[in-house]
Amino acid sequence: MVRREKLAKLQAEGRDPFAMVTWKQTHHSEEIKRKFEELENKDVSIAGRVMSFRDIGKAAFIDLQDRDGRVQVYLNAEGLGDEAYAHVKTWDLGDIVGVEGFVFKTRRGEISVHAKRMVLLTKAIEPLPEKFHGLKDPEQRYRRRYLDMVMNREVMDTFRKRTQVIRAVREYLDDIGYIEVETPILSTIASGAAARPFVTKSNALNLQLYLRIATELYLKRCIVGGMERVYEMGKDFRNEGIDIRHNPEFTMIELYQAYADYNDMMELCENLCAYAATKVCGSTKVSYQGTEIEFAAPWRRLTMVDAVKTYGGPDFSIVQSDEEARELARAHGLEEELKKKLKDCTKGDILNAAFEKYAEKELIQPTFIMDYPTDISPLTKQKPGDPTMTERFEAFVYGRELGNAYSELNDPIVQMERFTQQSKERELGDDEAYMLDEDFVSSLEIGMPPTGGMGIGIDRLIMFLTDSYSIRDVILFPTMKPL
RNA sequence: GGGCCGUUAGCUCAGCUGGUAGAGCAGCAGACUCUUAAUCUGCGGGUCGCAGGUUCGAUCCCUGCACGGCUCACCA
Repeated sequence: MVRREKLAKLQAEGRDPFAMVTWKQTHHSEEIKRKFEELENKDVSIAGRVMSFRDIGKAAFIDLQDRDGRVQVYLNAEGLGDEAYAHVKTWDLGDIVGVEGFVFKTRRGEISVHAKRMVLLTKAIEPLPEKFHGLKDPEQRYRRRYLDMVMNREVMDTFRKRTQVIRAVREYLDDIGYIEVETPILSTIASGAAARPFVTKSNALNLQLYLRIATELYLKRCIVGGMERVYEMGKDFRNEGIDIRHNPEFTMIELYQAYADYNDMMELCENLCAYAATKVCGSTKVSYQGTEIEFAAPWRRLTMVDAVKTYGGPDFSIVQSDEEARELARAHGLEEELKKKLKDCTKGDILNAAFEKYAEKELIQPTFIMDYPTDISPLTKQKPGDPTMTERFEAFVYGRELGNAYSELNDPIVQMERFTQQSKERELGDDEAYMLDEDFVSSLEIGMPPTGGMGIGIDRLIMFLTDSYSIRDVILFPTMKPL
């Protein structure tokens, strides 16, 4: 282990790099290049990681990488002194160093810093991956994200954009009077969505607790309390499969607005996404996996029934009964799409299955699919005049669900009936049926104004705005099995 | 959970019909005062993911396991 020996030698000589505490960073790499005219021949003090070292004898060039990028450092014995120059030559790729010197342009025209003083700030005792091909192994990139960030700079860009997206969303909502809150992650009831929860235990209370799968029921309590416009952006946890667009812990925003309905939520959704796209990408047009996506409002609006018909499925508008719907399911080979046995399925279940089979994949440009069956929407207000359907929409982009919203059910009696129905589903073996939250129903008894609510998968929005193929590419440390 | 694929030096990858391994970069020693995947000379570096099996002999063929990728299922 050569590097450990070098470290020991440095320590023996009283120049332990791990004893360094601060370094004055007056400039960053890209700034020096951007402001060359004003900085030429001026002194700067920079710091970063040595990414390459081109030693040509009595002079050498270093590529120094900092937060923003890289800048070349030129060093020779005249600039540093013979002893210091010889010392710097013992440093390794990956070491973190501080450089003081003046800005100049090499004969080849590269803006560089001519070193007058160099200090080893931290020793890298393990070598970096190969300088040209970098770190490619996806497993190593996810497990050792720090190495991925050092070697693959586009990763850094993605995560900086992630922050910008989150900031843009907050900015937009704060500006129109929303209040950001924090609600419990640990709870005795995991409800508000159809998903299996993670289970944990409180020692103090000797109690089984769940990690939240949604923030919905707490945020609606805030509406009951009179906040009028409220949101929470944070992690939800769902104990489900892991794939290209699902991670067990993921970032969701849920927002609720009193005196609004799902039409208002559609406008908010399209405006919010367009705002974030403009802020982060400079345009409402975004290229995703080679396809141009236009986020500008208004987005296409289509009912679920019309979507199924449009994309080659059966016409559910003329279906009167569950039995008729089951006939259609048999005729169109939808049995495989259904989660339950066909005889237990309602018209709503079958419509949803037909939508997933025929329409979902086709919804590339941002589209609101409106009016979901009541059976699969237990927290949603029914459509006036049609109790089998609700005022709910989901937003689809590139065939993927981006958000879900509805006119919130605020009738406590009906809400209780819906929970009772969910409990029956649970008894039938559906362990993703909604858990009953009695205190939430109690809050509705106090009175929740008519309210529109929406949830948007923040990771997925970030995927679209950073052209990331997998959700793991927008989560710094995705869930992995231990080795 | 099913299917397909992958796992060889620190990294990126070769390795034929089975005969216990190679390259580039990185590292080490040296040369070089404008290089930028610097160049040139020389040198060192491996539990071939793990465990079994077949075979005179396994990185290679077979089985199981682990981890990962893609995909299907599942997933507001």
